[in-house]
Amino acid sequence: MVMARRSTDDPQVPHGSPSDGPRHRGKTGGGTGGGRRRLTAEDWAAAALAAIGEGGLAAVAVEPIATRLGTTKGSFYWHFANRDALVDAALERWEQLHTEAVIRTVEAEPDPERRLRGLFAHASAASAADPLEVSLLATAAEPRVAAALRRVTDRRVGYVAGLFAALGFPAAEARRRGLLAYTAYLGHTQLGHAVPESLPGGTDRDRYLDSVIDTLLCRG
Amino acid sequence: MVMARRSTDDPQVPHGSPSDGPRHRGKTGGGTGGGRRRLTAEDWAAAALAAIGEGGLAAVAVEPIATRLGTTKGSFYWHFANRDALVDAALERWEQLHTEAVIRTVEAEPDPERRLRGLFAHASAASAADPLEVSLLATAAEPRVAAALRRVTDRRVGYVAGLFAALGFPAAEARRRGLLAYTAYLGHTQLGHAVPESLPGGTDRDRYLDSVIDTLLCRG
DNA sequence: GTTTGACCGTACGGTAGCGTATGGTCATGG
DNA sequence: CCATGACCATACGCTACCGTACGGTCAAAC
Repeated sequence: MVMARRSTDDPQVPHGSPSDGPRHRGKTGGGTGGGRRRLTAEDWAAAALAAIGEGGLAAVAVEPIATRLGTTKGSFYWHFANRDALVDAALERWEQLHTEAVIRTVEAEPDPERRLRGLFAHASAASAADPLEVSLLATAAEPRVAAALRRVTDRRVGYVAGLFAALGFPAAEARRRGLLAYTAYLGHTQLGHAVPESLPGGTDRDRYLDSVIDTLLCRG
Repeated sequence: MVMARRSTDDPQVPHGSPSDGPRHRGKTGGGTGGGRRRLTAEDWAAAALAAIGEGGLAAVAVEPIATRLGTTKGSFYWHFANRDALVDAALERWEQLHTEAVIRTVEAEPDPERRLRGLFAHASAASAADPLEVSLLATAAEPRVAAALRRVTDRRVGYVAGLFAALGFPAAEARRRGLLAYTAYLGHTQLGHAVPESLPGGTDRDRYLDSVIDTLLCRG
């Protein structure tokens, strides 16, 4: 009948700010940099997100992640009530880092067509290195994953459709092209991760991306 | 030191033909139709493929599948050496059923543009019902899955690029558009499975597909 | 300098799945 | 009518992981 001493339900953060003071140990301090510091819930969430990228949602396993963090389950069950709470934290982290942050960056560019090209370039480069989204798409059966996917998809498709609208397409057509662009991005990510040699590499890569955008902007 | 009595390495089929005579039990026969018949390796492979669709590669677990087939592990380890052999069989089955068979069907249509539209319509409908490909894409880390994906991708992209070439596009441009079309298909599959409400439904669906093909065929 | 509380280590029991061993059943062939 | 072999059931040991219980440690508060 003993519950976890701190659950993630109360949204306040343990210390003052994220990635706070180290609270390092006395004698074991001074390692090579990844040394023995006390962990925060955010450290666990980041590690869980990395694990999703490498092995899918099934890789969010407490004991292996604890090993990778150089700690034990005792730490985990202090910060989280159970494995599900860790999954929730990882998903929330993903929503913030991989959608809002990217849109903020792209918004710095004033010209809509350059925003679109910049977004494609960024997305193409980022997705090639990180199989995270592929893993998440594959776990849409999990309700919490599905909810996060729905929010992220709405936000992204809406943003891209807005770009096409800003480029002069009527609303319905802008929505269609935005959806086509986003599905092409998703498929591109899949291929880049599963069969990278099927995608144009080297100098062909930029030419291919330009050609895709030209096709998507083509008025016929 | 005892190995499996029949491994899948010898490619011959137990009985004369696939889905052969029932060899039903004596007293327990006469069930409702899914009754107690002896199983073949193909039955196991089909069940494993269904399991991949529902729960990813991790769902290819001997005991749960045995339960679903109404049998036990004892049957499985008669037909297969181990779990890996079952995965191989399922992948081989997927390659045959979800690529070659579809292309054969589409090839019946003489006009290339109608072939393209028919292929899109078929793929869009089939993928909405079956999350199988999503699961497979997410497991590209497994070498055997990656190999199957490479073969299937090459075949499909090559076929679609051939359609664009037949429609008059020069080879390099046909390849680019074929790749774009295939990535759009993959992304469409993802969305249809993860966030179905983000895709046009009802009567908008056909309009959307037409619009996508128009965009892909647009000469600009 | 003791106390407190945040944080971690470790031992334990439970479950799911893999693979093995071995015996049971039934149809066919002699 | 028994022997053979294809096919299945069951019990077993092994490993990985979940979640719990509880004791240990260290820094700050007093």
